[in-house]
Amino acid sequence: MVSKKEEIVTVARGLHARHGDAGVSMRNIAGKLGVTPTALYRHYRDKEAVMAAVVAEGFALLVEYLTRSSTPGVLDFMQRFLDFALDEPGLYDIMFLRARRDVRRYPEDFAAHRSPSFDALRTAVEQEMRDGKLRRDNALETTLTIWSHAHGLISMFTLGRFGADAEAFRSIYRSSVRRLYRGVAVPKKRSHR
Amino acid sequence: MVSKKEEIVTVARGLHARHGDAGVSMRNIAGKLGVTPTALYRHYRDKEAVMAAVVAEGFALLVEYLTRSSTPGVLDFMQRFLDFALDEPGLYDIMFLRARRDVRRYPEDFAAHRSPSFDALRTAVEQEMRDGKLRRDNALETTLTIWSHAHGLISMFTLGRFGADAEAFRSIYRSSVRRLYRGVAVPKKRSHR
DNA sequence: GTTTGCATGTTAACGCTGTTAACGTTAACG
DNA sequence: CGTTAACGTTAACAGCGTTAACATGCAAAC
Repeated sequence: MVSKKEEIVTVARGLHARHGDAGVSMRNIAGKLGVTPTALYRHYRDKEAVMAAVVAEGFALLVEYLTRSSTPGVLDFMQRFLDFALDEPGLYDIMFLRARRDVRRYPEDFAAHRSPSFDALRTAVEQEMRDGKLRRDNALETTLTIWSHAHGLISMFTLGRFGADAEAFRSIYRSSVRRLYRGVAVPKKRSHR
Repeated sequence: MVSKKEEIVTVARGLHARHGDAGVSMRNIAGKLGVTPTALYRHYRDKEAVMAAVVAEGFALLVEYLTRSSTPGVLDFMQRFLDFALDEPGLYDIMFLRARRDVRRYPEDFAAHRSPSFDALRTAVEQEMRDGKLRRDNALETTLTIWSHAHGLISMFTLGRFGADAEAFRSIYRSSVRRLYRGVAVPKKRSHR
């Protein structure tokens, strides 16, 4: 037996999954639940509170995606992150493309490990720095750079800037990540060592 | 003497500049013009058409920003792009953070030089590849990588993920761009040459 | 066993949104 | 002088989030 609150976010998630867009209203949710819109306000303060609950579920799912890898390398995480975005465009939209009142802020919240998803990537980054795969650098900032690049591409895709061909986009994404790895500049001669 | 159509987009831009957000309605625009909302429909098919006109003005302004540099290097363009985003968060929002019906699509439209702003950056990229500053690589894709990274960061900022301190963000942005330049991976030994 | 109280719902309404249909006014032109 | 186009109006509809006031049923308390 699930609580009413959970039922509401489940329905809200479902509606979002469909027409990804903002086309999910209190009246929609209530309708699907066979209830009048105002009943929802017994359980959530306002619409944004419902969305916050959906976002929380979204992040839980994202973490599940990210930790699904047996080999949790950074490149693997990038792949899983893309999988999540393509599987759940509606969720991605409200999680990363809309202003909310409870967003985690860089750097405080991320430095303090208040974002499990960011932390998963960051841990992998730190590991690969130790392993000599990634340059030794500020791990927090490096994670941000990697995440931003991925988010930039993905958000452009979900806004329709790459057409609808997800496979084509996957390939663009992969090669762009590789480019970030290697850098766009011509490497300077290494002085010594 | 400006046309009614121009007056409308000017007012719409102004409203957007204020509370950046979606808080610009047909009724707002009409009110500022001293006219009833329905009058706007003489000049534009619907709200999205008004927005499209605002977006067009936005891109013109962006190109102006980008070409304001005396030394149109890639790093310079990144700087100007950030300036534009910080000066015009409302414009940035509707230009890059919302789905529209007339978006340029990658790669077709960009390969065909239908985006003056993208092209400005791309030209700089090509130049720096010739100058031996950037790696010789696919210029279109490289430009996309660079743009995506910048857009990812900026969109996070405009959605409040970095607090409100623009100066702090500027510094994060700059160092992240540098990281993209140099690459995050440990460079492989160059085989010869 | 009645009563109290809480959880949960409803109806009616307010003010906001984009948008339409139908109707009016004004100026220009042949 | 009559026609036409440009421009604007009023009234209305359907949708939105949200509030206030009112109902109901069930569980615990006296």
